[in-house]
Amino acid sequence: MDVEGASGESSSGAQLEKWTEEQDRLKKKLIAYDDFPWELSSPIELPQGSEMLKYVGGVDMSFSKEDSSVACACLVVLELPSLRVVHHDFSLLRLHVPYVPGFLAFREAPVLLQLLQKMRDDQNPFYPQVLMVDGNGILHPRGFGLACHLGVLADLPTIGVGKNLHHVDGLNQSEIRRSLQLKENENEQVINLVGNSGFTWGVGFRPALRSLKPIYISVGHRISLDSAVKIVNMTCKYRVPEPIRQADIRSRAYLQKHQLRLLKDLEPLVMAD
DNA sequence: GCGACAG
DNA sequence: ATCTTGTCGC
Repeated sequence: MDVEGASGESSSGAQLEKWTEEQDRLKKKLIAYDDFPWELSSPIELPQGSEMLKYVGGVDMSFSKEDSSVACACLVVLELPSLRVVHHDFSLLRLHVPYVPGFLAFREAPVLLQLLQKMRDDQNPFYPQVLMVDGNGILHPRGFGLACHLGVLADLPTIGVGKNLHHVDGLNQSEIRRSLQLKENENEQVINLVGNSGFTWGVGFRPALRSLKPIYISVGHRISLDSAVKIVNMTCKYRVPEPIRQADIRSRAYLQKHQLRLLKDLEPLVMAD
């Protein structure tokens, strides 16, 4: 599957090289520690000029089964601690960039950035203080997954949430599951993802006693792994944290509501809500 | 060389 | 990502 399509097999290699360079360039701007003005949990007295974490965003995309190039991107914002959705927005579009493992950002980041930018341009009061992304952060072959990519470009704290493990540095899905099973008795729900190199890429996380299958949390941008896990914990009603789950549900519903019309009129992919 | 490979 | 109903369990 060629990335550029017409130039034969060599072009895809050249494109991947470009993409890799771009990732390495952006990675220099990555901040992997807490770098935000708000407080995670309420202190005895809120320091002056400080605020609480209240608005958590989530992004996800769904795809048409008839035409896999037709996609719906969704951005939601939830209010803490109620977990009520206070904002949602969609973008229906055709994608021309293929999915290549390790390069998801080049397919999904542009439209997601657009949705964020629109909120910022509108000075929307619900602009998220932190964003959960349906894809990994530094848990990535070059330590720069979609969550990092979005975070750096939007200059926004982000958390990577994967529903499947990207096998990196010897990390193994079944080993992780077994480790979590062992710790289940201890009511332990988090396990560090330590690779062969000794580096901690993220954590495997299983909400309370809910499901056997973990999710994989990693640092996106301007946040520490500890804080990322705390925030995921605060927003987990089910296996997938609510911001991402809501973006998933709503993007799928929006797509189904509009795909009949999409298949009829091949032209207008831009429409008002 | 072969398999694995976020969404 | 998507194809897919009922069903077992709390």
